[in-house]
Amino acid sequence: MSEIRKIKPSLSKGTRDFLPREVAKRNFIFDTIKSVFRKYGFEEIETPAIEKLETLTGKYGEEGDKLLFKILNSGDYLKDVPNDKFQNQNYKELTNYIAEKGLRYDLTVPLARYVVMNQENLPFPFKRFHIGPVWRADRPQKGRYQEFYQCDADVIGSTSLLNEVELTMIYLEAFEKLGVNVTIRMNNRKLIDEILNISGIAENKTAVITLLDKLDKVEWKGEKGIEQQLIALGLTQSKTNTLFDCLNSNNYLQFIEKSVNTEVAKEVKSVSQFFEKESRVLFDPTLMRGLDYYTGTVWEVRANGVQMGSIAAGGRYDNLTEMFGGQNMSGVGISFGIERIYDVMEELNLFPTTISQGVLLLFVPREEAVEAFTFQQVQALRDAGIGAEIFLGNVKKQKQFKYIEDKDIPYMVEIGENEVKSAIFRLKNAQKREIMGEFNMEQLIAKFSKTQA
RNA sequence: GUGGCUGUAGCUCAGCUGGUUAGAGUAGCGGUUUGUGGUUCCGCUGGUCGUGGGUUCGAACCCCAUCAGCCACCCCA
Repeated sequence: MSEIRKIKPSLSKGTRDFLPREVAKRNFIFDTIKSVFRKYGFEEIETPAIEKLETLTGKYGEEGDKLLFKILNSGDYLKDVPNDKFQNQNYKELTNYIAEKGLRYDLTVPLARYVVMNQENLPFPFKRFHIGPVWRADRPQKGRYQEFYQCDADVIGSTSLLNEVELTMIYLEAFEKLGVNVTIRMNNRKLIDEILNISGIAENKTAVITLLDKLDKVEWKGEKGIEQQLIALGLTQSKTNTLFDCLNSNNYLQFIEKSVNTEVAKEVKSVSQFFEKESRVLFDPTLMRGLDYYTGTVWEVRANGVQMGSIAAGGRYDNLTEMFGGQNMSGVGISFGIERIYDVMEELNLFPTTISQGVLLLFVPREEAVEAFTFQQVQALRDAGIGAEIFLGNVKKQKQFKYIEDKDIPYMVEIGENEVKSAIFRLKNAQKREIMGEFNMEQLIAKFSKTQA
């Protein structure tokens, strides 16, 4: 260290520190979702945060490329740049010379790379889940960060639509376990294409879909506003009428069977039949997610009772592994929006009151003379597999109780001279502020062995 | 990337049309008191008013830039 300057500590834009309490809550969400993934046969993988830029660029469209974090080459990163590249001042071209690595933008493109590279060693269909941070140079907003976690489960190499059913079940089960009341909307990209065909719309398809995607946005003034935009785009009134008739048909599924190409109808029906009596799963023709990416089923999950966008989403994509020269394998996957799920659970007060962090008891020595004895008691509990801690801080009662509350420790035992003599301990429920009774060590171990298990 | 709002103690906020030494609550630290105790009271610490420039005799306050947060758009695998 050549020079030590005092710098005001601050974080890079769109990143956060997490307090122990927050990490515990986040882990509660992760662990809950993981347990469901595992139950359905998904295995966890990891990939590097850093990928070669060539792996990442061009996969996310032009917008996505702009949001990629690029890593400057090490050493003299200017030495191989031809002079004319400076003069042109074309930043995209210059990037090729000064950066060859980047931070991953999502977990799906790395998955495609992973599958192509490791296919000889993977079981197929490959069912994996992956939880980890990804980075986007987006402008931050509430619930939108530059570093955030994704939590994905995907099936690669199976076209069976039972995968769709399974993944929907995972959504239902995971959100049920988390206590979040959700509505899952599903649609199929092929259906959108069919509806456009029926309406006689052959041109500007993406533009039309993009507009339809904004149906629920206030700024676009709903159906009326969108209709005007569509006509401005060159559509005839009769075409837009047919289009909205399709989208608004009372019995959507019945409509599919009657009007749409039987192949597509069969496909949708084969999934929807499993959820006929499930009110949390809706088929919604206006769901238009992942325009130039998804090729079949799409999901979008919203939490009921809160003002918040989608908290989870997914879909089927047919062409991803092709980009890495692998044989084409269909993939289908779902993703949980952890940051938003956290916010929803916080807002609705859905986290368990005490999220166990392992320690059940806090032993507080009343004076230095009894610390060694206290430590022995704590150690005896630990030897029995029970999480316990000795408090070695400020002797003020206030500080002790603050500590126990901050760390959500459920029980406390205070050790004084009396306890050293008698080896009988008064157990106190720290939350309820009640004395639970007196126990010797053997009884304490018996009591908490059960609780812990 | 475009447009807008905001930034004062760790946190929540006062601070008058520009006026001298920037306040409170809470948290932190120390003490006091209280029946094995989470109470009471007292004191102390803590601020380059986001940062840098400008206008002015004088700036937390006005102007410009910049950083960060938030909101809308774009986008969101």
